[in-house]
Amino acid sequence: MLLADAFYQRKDVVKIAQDLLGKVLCTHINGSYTSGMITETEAYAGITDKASHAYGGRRTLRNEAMYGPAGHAYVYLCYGIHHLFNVVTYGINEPYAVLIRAVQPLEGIHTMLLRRHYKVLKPALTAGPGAMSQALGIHTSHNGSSLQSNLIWIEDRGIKVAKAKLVAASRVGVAYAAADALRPYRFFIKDHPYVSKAKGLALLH
DNA sequence: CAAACGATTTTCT
DNA sequence: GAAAATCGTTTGG
Repeated sequence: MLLADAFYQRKDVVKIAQDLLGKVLCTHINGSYTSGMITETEAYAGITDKASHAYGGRRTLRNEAMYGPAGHAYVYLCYGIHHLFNVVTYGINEPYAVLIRAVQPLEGIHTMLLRRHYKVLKPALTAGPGAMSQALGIHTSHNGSSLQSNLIWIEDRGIKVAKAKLVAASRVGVAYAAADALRPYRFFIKDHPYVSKAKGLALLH
């Protein structure tokens, strides 16, 4: 079933990041349907989180979507090449978000292979935030899009991730964030092949 | 207006 | 393992 707005409107973004593991991210873009089970996420916790684009209440044209309603997409370009997809949570003027970092391909695999110029299926197809977005067809033009739309949405298909399989670690690529870089805000499914190779201290489980 | 820099990935050595 | 690719956003002058 489609995840309702209430799922995204909760205040605890860390909990939402954990809950998103095992959910299914679906897109219907340029006439092609693709989907994948979420295997890796990162939480970005509001204006006090130094690693967040909204740290200190910074509000710009780029991150405006983070200040919008929960259950919408925040997509931005990183390193001039990669389109990174986030889910906005909590409430209006509360810039909380969850970065989706990896999925396991489920449907539309042929389309994903074409988009990524791959010939055979391997984990690198969708393991990593930039790679995942490219495979699913997500683009910065989808910034601000509602997740209740028929363009990008997230379903609960009853997949349960066992507690023992849930790993917390530090976030990736946010060394500039000082102490906040060490917070255990990255979550992924233990031993799952479709998880980014990014290094990050495993902090708890 | 100019300059630096990234919530990354790929390729080359 | 190291470095390049690549460009919009942000920041400083």
